[in-house]
Amino acid sequence: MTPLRNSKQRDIIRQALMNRTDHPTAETIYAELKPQYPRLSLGTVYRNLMLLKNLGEIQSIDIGDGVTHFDYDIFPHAHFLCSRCGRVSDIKIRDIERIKNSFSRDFKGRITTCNVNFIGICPECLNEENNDKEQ
Amino acid sequence: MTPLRNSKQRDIIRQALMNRTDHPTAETIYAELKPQYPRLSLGTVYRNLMLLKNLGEIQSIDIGDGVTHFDYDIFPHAHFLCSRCGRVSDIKIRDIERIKNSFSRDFKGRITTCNVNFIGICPECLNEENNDKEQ
DNA sequence: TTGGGTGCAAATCTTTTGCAGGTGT
DNA sequence: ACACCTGCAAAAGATTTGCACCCAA
Repeated sequence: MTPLRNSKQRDIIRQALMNRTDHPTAETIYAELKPQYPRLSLGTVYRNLMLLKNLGEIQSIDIGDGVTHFDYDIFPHAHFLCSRCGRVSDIKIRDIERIKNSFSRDFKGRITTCNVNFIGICPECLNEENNDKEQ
Repeated sequence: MTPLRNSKQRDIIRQALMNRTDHPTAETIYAELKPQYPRLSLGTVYRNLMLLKNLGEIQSIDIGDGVTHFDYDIFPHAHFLCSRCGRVSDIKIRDIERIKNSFSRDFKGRITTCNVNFIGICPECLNEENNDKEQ
């Protein structure tokens, strides 16, 4: 359809996302790349992340902290947001595909995406909270 | 803790949310109430929705359309976003509690919320799309 | 009376977009 | 050359917040 061209910017943005196990926001990726590529603009980061998402190369995560996170791993899996430190991490759940299928079966519309998100306190932050109380 | 007071505004906002089966945004609730309560301000709607959420009376839904939806029903259930018409609707899934529990069992942190969101095309919009093609 | 609640408007924050110039094909 | 792509900055949208006044307890 649209004849897609190569672009250096798209390559480095894709690469930046691939090299991360956390789930950075557009702003985070921009901040990481900016020192090495001073001409890079935030708009370009947003545009390319959106493009990669539409191509199905990456997925976006809206988990309720007001910013969109991105994930290079498009295999179905869940995410966890720590409401204390703000980190987003992967959750291995093998049920997701089954959840999606069991719902799709009865649904007269079309399902394209199934997101499973957990919110809570991560183990590290929970430890710190307990330590705080003991003081 | 905080000595909560009664407020007419909070009452009508809560009531507005109770009376809806869809999942309005702050802006939607504001628009609905404004004609009858011309002095109501959007900031008050946001403040009270946040308050009610923190009290556990309502839940918020961030499903990826860039706005926060609100739901008076706090019983665990899933949501569906139609990416064509933008409507958010309830999905009855009895698995959610089980998903949450099965994950909580092995997790060393604390889980407060489990959100399951589907995105796709609703039956109505799918029909329209098919009709469009036939033209 | 006292401190939470509200209205109003400005500020903040994230994301999108218009445009002129750059670049892959 | 012909679009697509980028940088830059402004704009758009959603949500938050400061402040003076209001009102429930």
